Amino acid sequence: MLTNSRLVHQPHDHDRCINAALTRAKGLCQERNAKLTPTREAVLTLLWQSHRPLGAYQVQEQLSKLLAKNIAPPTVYRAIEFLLGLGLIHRLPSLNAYIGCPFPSSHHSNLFMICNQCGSAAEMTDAALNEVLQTASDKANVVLQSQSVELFGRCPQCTSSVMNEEGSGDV
Amino acid sequence: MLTNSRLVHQPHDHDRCINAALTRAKGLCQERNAKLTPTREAVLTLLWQSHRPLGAYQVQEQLSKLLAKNIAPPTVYRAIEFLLGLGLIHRLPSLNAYIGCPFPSSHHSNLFMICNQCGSAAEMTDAALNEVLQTASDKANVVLQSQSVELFGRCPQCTSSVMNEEGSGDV
DNA sequence: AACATTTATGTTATATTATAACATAACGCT
DNA sequence: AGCGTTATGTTATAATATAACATAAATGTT
Repeated sequence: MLTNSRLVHQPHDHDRCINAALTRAKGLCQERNAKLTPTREAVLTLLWQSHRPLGAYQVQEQLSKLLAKNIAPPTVYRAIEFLLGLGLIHRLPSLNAYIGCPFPSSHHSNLFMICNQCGSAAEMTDAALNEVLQTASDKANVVLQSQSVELFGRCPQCTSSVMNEEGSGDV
Repeated sequence: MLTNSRLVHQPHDHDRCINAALTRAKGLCQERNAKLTPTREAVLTLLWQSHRPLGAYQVQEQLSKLLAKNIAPPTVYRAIEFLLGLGLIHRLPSLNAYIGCPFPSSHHSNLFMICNQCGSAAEMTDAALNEVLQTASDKANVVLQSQSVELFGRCPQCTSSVMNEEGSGDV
Protein backbone atom coordinates (compact mmCIF):
# COMPACT_ATOMS: atom_id res chain seq x y z
CA MET A 1 0.00 0.00 0.00
CA LEU A 2 1.98 2.94 -1.37
CA THR A 3 1.24 6.08 0.61
CA ASN A 4 2.64 9.36 1.82
CA SER A 5 0.37 9.42 4.85
CA ARG A 6 3.17 9.26 7.40
CA LEU A 7 4.82 12.32 5.92
CA VAL A 8 1.54 14.16 5.62
CA HIS A 9 0.47 13.49 9.17
CA GLN A 10 3.71 14.06 11.00
CA PRO A 11 6.20 16.83 11.34
CA HIS A 12 8.95 16.34 8.79
CA ASP A 13 11.53 18.13 6.71
CA HIS A 14 9.18 19.40 4.09
CA ASP A 15 11.91 20.86 1.90
CA ARG A 16 12.79 17.30 1.04
CA CYS A 17 9.24 16.73 -0.19
CA ILE A 18 9.45 19.79 -2.39
CA ASN A 19 12.87 18.92 -3.76
CA ALA A 20 11.91 15.36 -4.43
CA ALA A 21 8.78 16.49 -6.24
CA LEU A 22 10.75 18.87 -8.43
CA THR A 23 13.34 16.24 -9.22
CA ARG A 24 10.65 13.76 -10.19
CA ALA A 25 8.91 16.38 -12.28
CA LYS A 26 12.05 17.25 -14.19
CA GLY A 27 12.78 13.61 -14.84
CA LEU A 28 9.28 12.90 -16.02
CA CYS A 29 9.25 15.93 -18.31
CA GLN A 30 12.51 14.87 -19.88
CA GLU A 31 11.17 11.37 -20.45
CA ARG A 32 8.04 12.69 -22.08
CA ASN A 33 9.63 15.53 -23.97
CA ALA A 34 7.48 17.99 -22.08
CA LYS A 35 8.71 21.38 -21.02
CA LEU A 36 8.61 22.35 -17.39
CA THR A 37 8.57 26.09 -17.96
CA PRO A 38 9.16 28.54 -15.13
CA THR A 39 5.43 29.16 -14.74
CA ARG A 40 4.65 25.48 -14.59
CA GLU A 41 7.47 24.82 -12.19
CA ALA A 42 6.31 27.67 -9.98
CA VAL A 43 2.77 26.30 -9.89
CA LEU A 44 4.03 22.85 -9.05
CA THR A 45 6.19 24.26 -6.28
CA LEU A 46 3.27 26.20 -4.88
CA LEU A 47 1.15 23.08 -4.84
CA TRP A 48 3.93 21.43 -2.89
CA GLN A 49 4.28 24.17 -0.31
CA SER A 50 2.23 22.04 2.05
CA HIS A 51 0.28 18.83 2.06
CA ARG A 52 -2.94 20.76 1.70
CA PRO A 53 -4.65 21.11 -1.63
CA LEU A 54 -4.92 24.62 -3.04
CA GLY A 55 -7.67 26.14 -5.12
CA ALA A 56 -6.78 27.62 -8.48
CA TYR A 57 -7.33 31.14 -7.20
CA GLN A 58 -5.13 30.56 -4.21
CA VAL A 59 -2.45 29.49 -6.65
CA GLN A 60 -3.11 32.58 -8.71
CA GLU A 61 -2.70 34.84 -5.72
CA GLN A 62 0.52 33.23 -4.59
CA LEU A 63 1.89 33.02 -8.09
CA SER A 64 1.23 36.71 -8.61
CA LYS A 65 3.20 37.47 -5.47
CA LEU A 66 5.98 35.11 -6.39
CA LEU A 67 6.43 36.51 -9.86
CA ALA A 68 5.66 40.05 -8.72
CA LYS A 69 3.15 40.62 -11.49
CA ASN A 70 -0.49 39.98 -12.05
CA ILE A 71 -1.19 36.47 -13.26
CA ALA A 72 -4.59 35.85 -14.81
CA PRO A 73 -6.64 32.70 -14.22
CA PRO A 74 -5.99 31.15 -17.65
CA THR A 75 -2.27 31.05 -16.97
CA VAL A 76 -2.88 29.16 -13.76
CA TYR A 77 -5.36 26.79 -15.30
CA ARG A 78 -3.03 26.08 -18.18
CA ALA A 79 -0.22 25.17 -15.87
CA ILE A 80 -2.60 23.03 -13.86
CA GLU A 81 -3.81 21.31 -16.99
CA PHE A 82 -0.26 20.57 -18.03
CA LEU A 83 0.67 19.16 -14.64
CA LEU A 84 -2.52 17.10 -14.45
CA GLY A 85 -1.74 15.68 -17.86
CA LEU A 86 1.60 14.38 -16.66
CA GLY A 87 0.11 13.08 -13.44
CA LEU A 88 2.30 15.44 -11.43
CA ILE A 89 -0.70 16.80 -9.59
CA HIS A 90 -4.25 15.69 -8.91
CA ARG A 91 -7.55 17.46 -8.69
CA LEU A 92 -9.73 16.80 -5.67
CA PRO A 93 -13.22 17.20 -7.04
CA SER A 94 -14.95 17.64 -3.68
CA LEU A 95 -12.73 20.57 -2.87
CA ASN A 96 -12.19 22.12 -6.29
CA ALA A 97 -8.57 22.01 -5.34
CA TYR A 98 -5.26 20.66 -6.56
CA ILE A 99 -2.38 18.88 -4.88
CA GLY A 100 1.01 17.52 -5.83
CA CYS A 101 1.23 13.81 -6.48
CA PRO A 102 3.89 12.02 -4.45
CA PHE A 103 4.37 9.17 -6.91
CA PRO A 104 3.61 10.46 -10.37
CA SER A 105 5.42 7.85 -12.38
CA SER A 106 3.68 4.81 -10.91
CA HIS A 107 0.50 3.98 -12.70
CA HIS A 108 -2.02 4.20 -9.97
CA SER A 109 -5.59 4.81 -9.22
CA ASN A 110 -5.55 7.02 -6.27
CA LEU A 111 -7.33 7.42 -3.02
CA PHE A 112 -7.17 10.54 -0.92
CA MET A 113 -7.61 10.94 2.80
CA ILE A 114 -8.62 14.46 3.54
CA CYS A 115 -8.65 15.80 7.07
CA ASN A 116 -11.82 17.72 7.81
CA GLN A 117 -10.01 19.74 10.42
CA CYS A 118 -6.60 20.73 9.09
CA GLY A 119 -7.28 20.18 5.40
CA SER A 120 -4.27 17.98 4.77
CA ALA A 121 -4.61 15.31 2.12
CA ALA A 122 -2.66 12.09 1.96
CA GLU A 123 -2.61 9.93 -1.13
CA MET A 124 -2.45 6.20 -1.25
CA THR A 125 -2.72 3.43 -3.77
CA ASP A 126 -4.31 0.30 -2.48
CA ALA A 127 -4.37 -2.85 -4.53
CA ALA A 128 -7.27 -4.27 -2.52
CA LEU A 129 -9.31 -1.17 -3.22
CA ASN A 130 -8.68 -1.39 -6.92
CA GLU A 131 -9.66 -5.02 -6.94
CA VAL A 132 -12.91 -4.29 -5.18
CA LEU A 133 -13.72 -1.49 -7.58
CA GLN A 134 -12.87 -3.63 -10.56
CA THR A 135 -15.07 -6.41 -9.26
CA ALA A 136 -17.95 -4.04 -8.65
CA SER A 137 -17.60 -2.68 -12.18
CA ASP A 138 -17.49 -6.15 -13.63
CA LYS A 139 -20.62 -7.17 -11.80
CA ALA A 140 -22.44 -4.22 -13.28
CA ASN A 141 -20.92 -4.90 -16.70
CA VAL A 142 -19.29 -1.51 -16.65
CA VAL A 143 -15.95 -0.98 -18.35
CA LEU A 144 -14.01 0.94 -15.75
CA GLN A 145 -11.92 3.79 -17.09
CA SER A 146 -11.04 5.97 -14.15
CA GLN A 147 -11.97 6.62 -10.58
CA SER A 148 -12.03 9.19 -7.86
CA VAL A 149 -11.96 8.11 -4.24
CA GLU A 150 -11.98 10.70 -1.50
CA LEU A 151 -12.17 9.86 2.16
CA PHE A 152 -12.93 12.53 4.72
CA GLY A 153 -12.13 12.26 8.35
CA ARG A 154 -9.70 13.31 10.97
CA CYS A 155 -5.98 12.85 10.62
CA PRO A 156 -3.93 11.42 13.49
CA GLN A 157 -2.49 14.82 14.41
CA CYS A 158 -5.89 16.45 14.64
CA THR A 159 -7.28 13.49 16.52
CA SER A 160 -4.68 13.86 19.24
CA SER A 161 -5.09 17.62 19.48
CA VAL A 162 -8.84 17.16 19.84
CA MET A 163 -8.20 14.80 22.72
CA ASN A 164 -6.20 17.53 24.41
CA GLU A 165 -8.40 20.50 23.64
CA GLU A 166 -11.71 18.71 24.09
CA GLY A 167 -14.73 19.73 22.16
CA SER A 168 -13.39 21.86 19.32
CA GLY A 169 -15.64 21.62 16.28
CA ASP A 170 -14.62 20.66 12.79
CA VAL A 171 -13.86 23.20 10.13
CA MET B 1 -24.34 -5.51 -2.96
CA LEU B 2 -27.34 -3.18 -3.11
CA THR B 3 -27.52 -1.44 -6.47
CA ASN B 4 -29.83 0.06 -9.03
CA SER B 5 -27.43 -0.63 -11.88
CA ARG B 6 -29.75 -3.01 -13.69
CA LEU B 7 -32.47 -0.40 -13.82
CA VAL B 8 -30.07 2.33 -14.81
CA HIS B 9 -28.49 0.38 -17.62
CA GLN B 10 -31.52 -1.19 -19.15
CA PRO B 11 -34.78 -0.05 -20.63
CA HIS B 12 -37.42 -0.10 -17.94
CA ASP B 13 -40.65 1.46 -16.82
CA HIS B 14 -39.14 4.60 -15.45
CA ASP B 15 -42.41 5.92 -14.05
CA ARG B 16 -42.10 3.25 -11.43
CA CYS B 17 -38.70 4.64 -10.42
CA ILE B 18 -40.18 8.10 -10.06
CA ASN B 19 -43.21 6.93 -8.14
CA ALA B 20 -41.16 4.78 -5.84
CA ALA B 21 -38.82 7.67 -5.16
CA LEU B 22 -41.69 9.97 -4.30
CA THR B 23 -43.28 7.42 -2.06
CA ARG B 24 -40.03 6.88 -0.21
CA ALA B 25 -39.52 10.60 0.09
CA LYS B 26 -42.94 11.15 1.57
CA GLY B 27 -42.44 8.36 4.04
CA LEU B 28 -39.04 9.62 5.09
CA CYS B 29 -40.28 13.16 5.51
CA GLN B 30 -43.14 11.99 7.70
CA GLU B 31 -40.74 9.99 9.85
CA ARG B 32 -38.43 12.94 10.28
CA ASN B 33 -41.09 15.60 10.59
CA ALA B 34 -39.73 17.32 7.53
CA LYS B 35 -41.91 19.04 5.01
CA LEU B 36 -41.78 17.99 1.39
CA THR B 37 -43.08 21.26 -0.03
CA PRO B 38 -44.18 21.56 -3.65
CA THR B 39 -40.88 23.15 -4.64
CA ARG B 40 -38.87 20.42 -2.97
CA GLU B 41 -41.05 17.71 -4.42
CA ALA B 42 -40.71 19.25 -7.86
CA VAL B 43 -36.92 19.34 -7.58
CA LEU B 44 -36.85 15.75 -6.43
CA THR B 45 -39.06 14.74 -9.31
CA LEU B 46 -36.85 16.56 -11.77
CA LEU B 47 -33.79 14.81 -10.40
CA TRP B 48 -35.62 11.55 -10.99
CA GLN B 49 -36.63 12.29 -14.56
CA SER B 50 -33.77 10.12 -15.69
CA HIS B 51 -30.85 8.25 -14.23
CA ARG B 52 -28.53 11.07 -15.20
CA PRO B 53 -27.39 13.62 -12.69
CA LEU B 54 -28.49 17.20 -13.29
CA GLY B 55 -26.65 20.40 -12.55
CA ALA B 56 -28.32 22.98 -10.33
CA TYR B 57 -28.87 25.32 -13.25
CA GLN B 58 -30.42 22.56 -15.32
CA VAL B 59 -32.80 22.03 -12.45
CA GLN B 60 -33.46 25.74 -12.31
CA GLU B 61 -34.30 25.87 -15.99
CA GLN B 62 -36.64 22.91 -15.83
CA LEU B 63 -38.22 24.05 -12.61
CA SER B 64 -38.91 27.46 -14.09
CA LYS B 65 -40.68 25.78 -17.00
CA LEU B 66 -42.58 23.41 -14.75
CA LEU B 67 -43.84 26.13 -12.44
CA ALA B 68 -44.21 28.61 -15.28
CA LYS B 69 -42.35 31.33 -13.45
CA ASN B 70 -38.79 32.37 -12.98
CA ILE B 71 -37.05 30.46 -10.22
CA ALA B 72 -33.83 31.93 -8.89
CA PRO B 73 -30.78 29.84 -7.97
CA PRO B 74 -31.20 30.13 -4.19
CA THR B 75 -34.57 28.42 -4.38
CA VAL B 76 -33.03 25.52 -6.23
CA TYR B 77 -30.05 25.27 -3.94
CA ARG B 78 -32.27 25.37 -0.88
CA ALA B 79 -34.36 22.50 -2.16
CA ILE B 80 -31.19 20.62 -3.01
CA GLU B 81 -29.79 21.25 0.43
CA PHE B 82 -32.97 19.97 2.03
CA LEU B 83 -32.99 16.82 -0.08
CA LEU B 84 -29.29 16.20 0.51
CA GLY B 85 -29.88 16.53 4.21
CA LEU B 86 -32.43 13.74 4.16
CA GLY B 87 -30.27 11.60 1.92
CA LEU B 88 -32.92 11.71 -0.79
CA ILE B 89 -30.40 12.88 -3.33
CA HIS B 90 -26.64 12.89 -3.69
CA ARG B 91 -24.13 15.32 -5.07
CA LEU B 92 -21.58 14.01 -7.51
CA PRO B 93 -18.57 16.21 -6.88
CA SER B 94 -16.78 15.46 -10.14
CA LEU B 95 -19.77 16.61 -12.11
CA ASN B 96 -21.15 19.37 -9.91
CA ALA B 97 -24.41 17.55 -10.34
CA TYR B 98 -27.16 15.97 -8.33
CA ILE B 99 -29.07 12.72 -8.59
CA GLY B 100 -31.87 10.95 -6.77
CA CYS B 101 -30.87 8.29 -4.30
CA PRO B 102 -32.53 4.91 -4.88
CA PHE B 103 -32.26 3.73 -1.26
CA PRO B 104 -32.34 6.76 0.95
CA SER B 105 -33.34 5.08 4.18
CA SER B 106 -30.53 2.55 4.29
CA HIS B 107 -27.44 3.93 5.93
CA HIS B 108 -24.90 3.59 3.26
CA SER B 109 -21.68 4.91 1.96
CA ASN B 110 -22.19 5.13 -1.69
CA LEU B 111 -20.33 4.41 -4.84
CA PHE B 112 -21.35 5.78 -8.21
CA MET B 113 -20.71 4.36 -11.62
CA ILE B 114 -20.90 7.12 -14.14
CA CYS B 115 -20.97 6.40 -17.84
CA ASN B 116 -18.60 8.63 -19.76
CA GLN B 117 -20.72 8.28 -22.83
CA CYS B 118 -24.38 8.57 -21.88
CA GLY B 119 -23.89 10.22 -18.50
CA SER B 120 -26.04 7.78 -16.57
CA ALA B 121 -25.07 7.12 -12.97
CA ALA B 122 -25.82 3.98 -11.01
CA GLU B 123 -25.41 3.82 -7.28
CA MET B 124 -24.28 0.87 -5.27
CA THR B 125 -23.35 0.04 -1.74
CA ASP B 126 -20.66 -2.54 -1.41
CA ALA B 127 -19.72 -3.96 1.96
CA ALA B 128 -16.34 -5.13 0.65
CA LEU B 129 -15.56 -1.61 -0.51
CA ASN B 130 -16.43 -0.12 2.82
CA GLU B 131 -14.26 -2.65 4.59
CA VAL B 132 -11.30 -1.85 2.39
CA LEU B 133 -11.74 1.86 2.96
CA GLN B 134 -12.08 1.39 6.68
CA THR B 135 -8.95 -0.72 6.75
CA ALA B 136 -7.02 1.84 4.77
CA SER B 137 -8.14 4.58 7.13
CA ASP B 138 -7.21 2.53 10.14
CA LYS B 139 -3.74 1.86 8.77
CA ALA B 140 -3.20 5.58 8.37
CA ASN B 141 -4.71 6.26 11.80
CA VAL B 142 -7.39 8.36 10.20
CA VAL B 143 -10.86 8.49 11.71
CA LEU B 144 -13.09 8.02 8.73
CA GLN B 145 -16.14 10.25 8.64
CA SER B 146 -17.45 10.20 5.09
CA GLN B 147 -16.45 9.20 1.62
CA SER B 148 -17.01 9.87 -2.02
CA VAL B 149 -16.36 7.18 -4.57
CA GLU B 150 -16.98 7.84 -8.23
CA LEU B 151 -16.15 5.39 -10.97
CA PHE B 152 -16.08 6.47 -14.58
CA GLY B 153 -16.39 4.14 -17.46
CA ARG B 154 -18.76 2.81 -20.03
CA CYS B 155 -22.09 1.35 -19.14
CA PRO B 156 -23.25 -1.93 -20.69
CA GLN B 157 -25.67 -0.21 -23.05
CA CYS B 158 -23.04 2.14 -24.41
CA THR B 159 -20.54 -0.67 -24.65
CA SER B 160 -22.81 -2.65 -26.92
CA SER B 161 -23.71 0.34 -29.05
CA VAL B 162 -20.01 1.10 -29.51
CA MET B 163 -19.50 -2.44 -30.72
CA ASN B 164 -22.15 -1.84 -33.34
CA GLU B 165 -21.25 1.67 -34.39
CA GLU B 166 -17.49 1.24 -34.19
CA GLY B 167 -15.28 4.15 -33.34
CA SER B 168 -17.60 6.71 -31.86
CA GLY B 169 -15.77 8.84 -29.36
CA ASP B 170 -16.69 9.44 -25.76
CA VAL B 171 -18.56 12.51 -24.65
C1' DA C 1 20.82 34.26 -39.88
C1' DA C 2 15.94 34.55 -41.73
C1' DC C 3 11.83 32.56 -41.92
C1' DA C 4 7.96 29.63 -40.91
C1' DT C 5 5.81 26.58 -37.51
C1' DT C 6 4.68 25.26 -33.26
C1' DT C 7 4.18 26.01 -28.39
C1' DA C 8 3.46 28.91 -24.46
C1' DT C 9 1.81 32.98 -22.34
C1' DG C 10 -0.81 37.44 -22.02
C1' DT C 11 -5.26 39.71 -22.05
C1' DT C 12 -10.07 40.51 -22.03
C1' DA C 13 -14.32 38.89 -21.49
C1' DT C 14 -17.59 35.71 -19.94
C1' DA C 15 -19.57 31.16 -18.60
C1' DT C 16 -20.73 28.18 -14.75
C1' DT C 17 -21.55 26.97 -10.02
C1' DA C 18 -22.77 28.57 -5.52
C1' DT C 19 -23.89 31.67 -1.60
C1' DA C 20 -24.87 36.10 1.21
C1' DA C 21 -28.14 39.21 2.77
C1' DC C 22 -32.34 40.92 3.35
C1' DA C 23 -37.58 41.07 2.25
C1' DT C 24 -41.86 38.77 2.05
C1' DA C 25 -45.01 35.07 2.57
C1' DA C 26 -46.89 30.81 4.44
C1' DC C 27 -47.50 27.78 8.27
C1' DG C 28 -48.31 26.13 13.07
C1' DC C 29 -49.32 27.10 17.52
C1' DT C 30 -51.75 29.26 21.45
C1' DA D 1 -55.98 37.19 15.58
C1' DG D 2 -51.21 37.45 17.04
C1' DC D 3 -46.69 35.42 17.42
C1' DG D 4 -42.72 32.86 16.27
C1' DT D 5 -40.88 29.72 12.99
C1' DT D 6 -40.01 28.02 8.56
C1' DA D 7 -39.94 28.54 3.60
C1' DT D 8 -39.58 31.23 -0.43
C1' DG D 9 -38.65 35.50 -3.22
C1' DT D 10 -35.27 38.87 -4.77
C1' DT D 11 -31.05 41.13 -5.64
C1' DA D 12 -26.47 41.04 -5.69
C1' DT D 13 -22.15 38.88 -5.73
C1' DA D 14 -18.58 35.31 -4.70
C1' DA D 15 -15.91 31.42 -6.42
C1' DT D 16 -14.51 28.36 -10.02
C1' DA D 17 -13.45 27.73 -14.83
C1' DT D 18 -13.10 28.52 -19.88
C1' DA D 19 -13.45 30.89 -24.66
C1' DA D 20 -11.35 33.68 -27.92
C1' DC D 21 -8.00 36.17 -29.71
C1' DA D 22 -3.23 38.64 -29.41
C1' DT D 23 1.56 38.39 -28.54
C1' DA D 24 5.85 36.29 -27.56
C1' DA D 25 9.13 32.67 -27.08
C1' DA D 26 11.13 28.39 -28.61
C1' DT D 27 12.07 25.10 -32.36
C1' DG D 28 12.96 23.47 -36.85
C1' DT D 29 14.23 24.35 -41.81
C1' DT D 30 16.47 26.31 -45.38
